[in-house]
Amino acid sequence: MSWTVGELARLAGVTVRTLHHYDRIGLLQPSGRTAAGYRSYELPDLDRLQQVLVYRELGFPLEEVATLLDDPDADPAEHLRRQHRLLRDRLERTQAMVAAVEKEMEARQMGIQLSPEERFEVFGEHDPARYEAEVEERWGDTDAYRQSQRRTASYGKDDWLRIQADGEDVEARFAAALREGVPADSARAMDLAEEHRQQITRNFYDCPPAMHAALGRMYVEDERFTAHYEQRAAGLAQYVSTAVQANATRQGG
Amino acid sequence: MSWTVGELARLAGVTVRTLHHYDRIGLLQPSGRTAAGYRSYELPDLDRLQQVLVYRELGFPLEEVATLLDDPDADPAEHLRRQHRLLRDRLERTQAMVAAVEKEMEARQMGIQLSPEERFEVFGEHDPARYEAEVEERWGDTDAYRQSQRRTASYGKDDWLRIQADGEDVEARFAAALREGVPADSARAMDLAEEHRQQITRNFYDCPPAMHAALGRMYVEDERFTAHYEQRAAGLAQYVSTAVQANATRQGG
DNA sequence: CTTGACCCTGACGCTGCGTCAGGCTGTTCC
DNA sequence: GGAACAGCCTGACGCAGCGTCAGGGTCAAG
Repeated sequence: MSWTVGELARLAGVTVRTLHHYDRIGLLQPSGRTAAGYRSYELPDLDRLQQVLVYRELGFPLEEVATLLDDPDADPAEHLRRQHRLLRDRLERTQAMVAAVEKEMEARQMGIQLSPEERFEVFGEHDPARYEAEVEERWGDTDAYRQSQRRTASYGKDDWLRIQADGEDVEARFAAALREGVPADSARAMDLAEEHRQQITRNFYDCPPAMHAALGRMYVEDERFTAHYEQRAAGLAQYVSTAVQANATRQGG
Repeated sequence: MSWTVGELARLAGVTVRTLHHYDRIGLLQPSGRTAAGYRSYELPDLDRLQQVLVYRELGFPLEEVATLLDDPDADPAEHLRRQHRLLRDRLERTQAMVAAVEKEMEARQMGIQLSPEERFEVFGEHDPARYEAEVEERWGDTDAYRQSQRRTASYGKDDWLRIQADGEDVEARFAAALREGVPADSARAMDLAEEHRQQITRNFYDCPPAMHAALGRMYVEDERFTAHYEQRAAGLAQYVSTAVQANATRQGG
C-alpha cells in the first residue's frame, strides 16, 4: 500500500504544498519515488506524519519536531505519552480561557469591573518552547510583586473585611509557623488549615476540602489574595496555599 | 491610570515588540503619548488588547481581528459570545485529539494497527476552514445572523432597564424564598434558578445547564459576585448557587 | 552627573507555508 | 491515437507575525 502526495494530503487534512515543504526541509521524506519522480508515501511515513501533525498542533517549531522524532532514544510510545501530557495541558488552558470569558460575561451583566491583572491572567505563560521548564518562583521577584500590588484594585465590602478580621487569629498563627520554619505540609500547618476551613464553613458558607483546595490555589494565583497574605509576611501566601492543599488531600483522601 | 508598553506587555504576557507591531498595523494604538513620545495605554486599550489576544489565540489573522473589532455593529458582548463559542469548539477539538492519542496508545499496547483514515480523523476539519465558515456565517446575510445580531445591538435604554428589572425581580424572589426558609434544592428554588437561566439565554447568550452550574459555583467562589448577592441578603450567594446547581442537575439529567 | 532600566524608530531575518508559473505524467473517452 | 483533464514535478516569490539587533533619547535614583 502506498499513497501519492495528493492522496496523503487529503487523508491527513493538509495541503500538497505542506507535504512538499516537509519533504524539502527533511521533516518527512517519502519512502520512495516512482519512475516518473512521483513521491510515494508508505505506512511508516503515515506514522511519522501523524506525530508531526500532533506536535505541530501543539505549537512546536518544525525543526524541533524533526529533532524530537529523529532522536533514536525516544520510542513512539514516549512521544505518545509526551503528546498526551501536552494536550492535556492545553485542555486545561482552554478551559481556563472559557472560564475567563464566562466570568467576563457575567461580570458585565452584573455591572462589575474586573481588575486588569485578572483579565489577563489566562494569557500568562503558554510558551510552547519551554514546556519542560518548571514553575518558577514568581514571588521571588519582589519588584514585580510590589508593582502589581500597587495596582491591585481594592474592592472589598465592609462585611468581607469583618470576616477577614475574624480570621486574623489563624493567619497570625500561620505567620508564626512560617517564621519558626515549620513545614507547610506538617501536621501543625495542616491543622491550622483545617481550622481555617471550618471558620469559613461556620462564618460564611459550606466549604468542603475540595473547594478549600481550590481556594488555596487561588491564594497564589489571584493577586488580591496573595497581596493580603504577603502584607503580613513574605512567603505566607505560598505557605498557606500549600498547607491548605495538603490538608485537603489529608481530609479528602 | 495608564500603562507604558513594558508594563502592559508584562501584564498581558506579550512582548514589547508585539505591542509595537500592533501599533504599527493599527490593530491597537495607544490612547496617548507622553511629551517624550512614550506610548501611553489606558483602560479602553486594555479592553481591546484582551479581545485581540483571545481572537489571536483562536488563530484569527490580525487583519481580520481588526475588522471584527472595528465593526461598529458588533458590541463587546457579541464578541464575548462568539469567543465563547469558538473556544468551546476548540475544547472539543482538543478533547478529540486527546482521545485519539489515547486510542493510539491503547492500540499499540494491544498490538492493533488502526486504519489510516481512523488515525487522521481528528485532523480533518482543521481550524482555517472552521473559522472561515464561522466568518461567513458572521458576515453572511442569513436571517439567523441578523436576528441574533438584532438581539443586543438593538437594545435601547428601555430594554436595559427591563433586563435589569427582570434580574432584580428574580433576585428578590430568591431572597424571599431564603427568608421563608424554603430549601435551596426545593422545586420552588430550582424553578427560580431555571427562570434565571432562561433570562440569561434570552437576553445575552446561550446558557445551557452545565454552564449555568459553573456560574453558580462562581457565585460562592468569587468574592465580588458573592458580595453582590450578600448585599441583598446574608447567605443569598450560597442559596442561589445551590439552587442553580440543583436545577442544572435536574435539567441536565 | 552618572548609571541602568526603560523608551523610541528603523531595518533586516526567520518560519511555514500560499500561490503562481512552466512543464511532465497518467488515465480516460472518443 | 490523440485530446482533455486531473495530478504530479520543481523553482521562485510573497506574506504574516513577530524576533532581534542597531543607534539613540528619557527618567528616577543615588
